[in-house]
Amino acid sequence: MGEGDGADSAPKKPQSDAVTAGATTSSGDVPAKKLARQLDFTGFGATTSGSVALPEPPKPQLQTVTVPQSQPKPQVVGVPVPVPPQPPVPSVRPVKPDSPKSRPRPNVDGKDGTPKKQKQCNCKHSRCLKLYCECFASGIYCDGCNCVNCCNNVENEGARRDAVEATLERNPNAFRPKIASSPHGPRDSREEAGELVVLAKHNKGCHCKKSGCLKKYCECFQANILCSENCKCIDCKNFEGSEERQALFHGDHSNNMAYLQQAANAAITGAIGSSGYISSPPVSKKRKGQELFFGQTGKDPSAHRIGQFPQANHLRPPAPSSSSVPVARLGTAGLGPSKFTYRSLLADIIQPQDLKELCSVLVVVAEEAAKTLADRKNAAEKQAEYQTEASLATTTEDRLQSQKESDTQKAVTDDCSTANQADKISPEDSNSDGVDGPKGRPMSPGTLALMCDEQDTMFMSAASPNRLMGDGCNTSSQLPNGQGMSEVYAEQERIVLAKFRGCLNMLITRGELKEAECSSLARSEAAAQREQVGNGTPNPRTETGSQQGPISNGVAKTAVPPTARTSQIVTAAVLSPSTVLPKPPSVPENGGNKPKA
DNA sequence: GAGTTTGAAACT
DNA sequence: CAGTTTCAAACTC
Repeated sequence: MGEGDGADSAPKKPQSDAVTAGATTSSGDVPAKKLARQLDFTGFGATTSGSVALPEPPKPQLQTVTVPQSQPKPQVVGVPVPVPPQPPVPSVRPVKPDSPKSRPRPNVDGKDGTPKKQKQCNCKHSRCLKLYCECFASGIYCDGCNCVNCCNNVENEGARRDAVEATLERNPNAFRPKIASSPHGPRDSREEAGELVVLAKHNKGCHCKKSGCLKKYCECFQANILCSENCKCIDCKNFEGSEERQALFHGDHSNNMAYLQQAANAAITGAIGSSGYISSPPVSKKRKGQELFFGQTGKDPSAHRIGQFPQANHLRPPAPSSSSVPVARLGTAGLGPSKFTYRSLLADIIQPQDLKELCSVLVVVAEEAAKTLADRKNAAEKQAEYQTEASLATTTEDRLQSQKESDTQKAVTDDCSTANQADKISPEDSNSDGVDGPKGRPMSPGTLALMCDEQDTMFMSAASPNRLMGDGCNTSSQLPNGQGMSEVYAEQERIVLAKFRGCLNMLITRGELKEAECSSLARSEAAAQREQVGNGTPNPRTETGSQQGPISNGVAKTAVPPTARTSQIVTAAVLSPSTVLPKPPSVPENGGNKPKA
């Protein structure tokens, strides 16, 4: 590798020139795609081809600095728009946010924690016009870098443009984020340090051979994501359940880079558990990939760490993501690298039936509120009218009644939109058919919406296509004059929301508790594990499930209770927000979602 | 800080 | 498309 390079001189560097030159050449006919191609990284993973994304020249105003979320990790949808010598954008880089490459060092640089400026490349031969250059790859101009002969700047816009085109020609997605993020993507550096980021996936996948995908050489690892079926790495250890990986992340050492690195090295060389690593010394060195074919399962202790197969092999387990993956790690085959999902701490706490129950409770509350208020109001009106004309009083009442009814319908209509918030509980759309509430009873839109949800939940399975457009939200009904009830609705909503809030608070509390439990458990387990390793104790992992870490998806398996309890919680919460949390039962649990071996 | 290793990008 | 070379970052000493 580094040999002939002579990294120094510029003997051969046809390429750099090629870039420009080539570009020129190609540009000869570039008419079509002028440089004006816009980068539309927006779609993030989704849109892959379509418009070619091309780092547009520095249009100052153009930079799409994405969402200044406070999160350190730019979730961007960046745009390789060459941002002119840009002042380091605080936390969000305009581009290729996820490019593993660009990410890590840039700003945060854990080293001293000092927020660092963007990032500075050190290119010498590429003139910063190739993807080798992080700046270029990120779509930004070099600014304050240590590069030599840099052309990635305003002064050389022309060359740069050509280079961009050339690059795009080779790979239209060159400037797109490499990591397909997900809603659960990385969120903050802390999580990054730990492990959590799991859902994201490298679009192209890595091709690591020696790093075990546990070093920053690996784009996946660098991006803090697990290797996926897109990867073609060999001897991958960056998958869920990987002890090596866990060793890297867990433990109080999470913050200690040195420790992490050490752990990584150990893992790579086989020092850390894992199958038969021990047997074959540094097997590595030689292993040219082929050696590791899994022959496996076998018992051949001498078999070289088969632990991991080339990704290609673990091409995913048919098994759905993670969940019950029993981790017999040997079979990564069955496990697949990654593909597991992050589970919310509340995952086990909230059950479908709980939602149902919650909805029911809220509906009841709403009904009662409505009834009370309505009665009150009616009474008042009646009284007023009574004095004037007794006979009319009755009519009024009827009228009111019918009014309510019509309002009810209307409610369903206009509220669905607003009431969507209520959906939060159940992501599904609200309503199912026939939802309209009990006739004759005044119900606020919110209530109706709740009921819709309830039904949804209850009859989810029976869902019919109609549902989506179903009457529920549909604008089919009209509202004559809903005036009368508006106050009632308001009051009703207020009450319901208050109750609901109480419930949410309860859940939050629960979540926090669980989190605490999980983390402490994870910590202790990690410590124990470490200790074991340190003692030279036989590898825990040697076999099958035993190794199952206490953690799965970041959720430790504890004696948490989930299930059933929730109902009580929910109900209690709704009924009396101030209620104390029921004590978590010590139910067996499936919390970690990983079966215990 | 120099030298080595690594894997992506570029090239053939 | 596979193999090789080039490159710059990551890593080690």
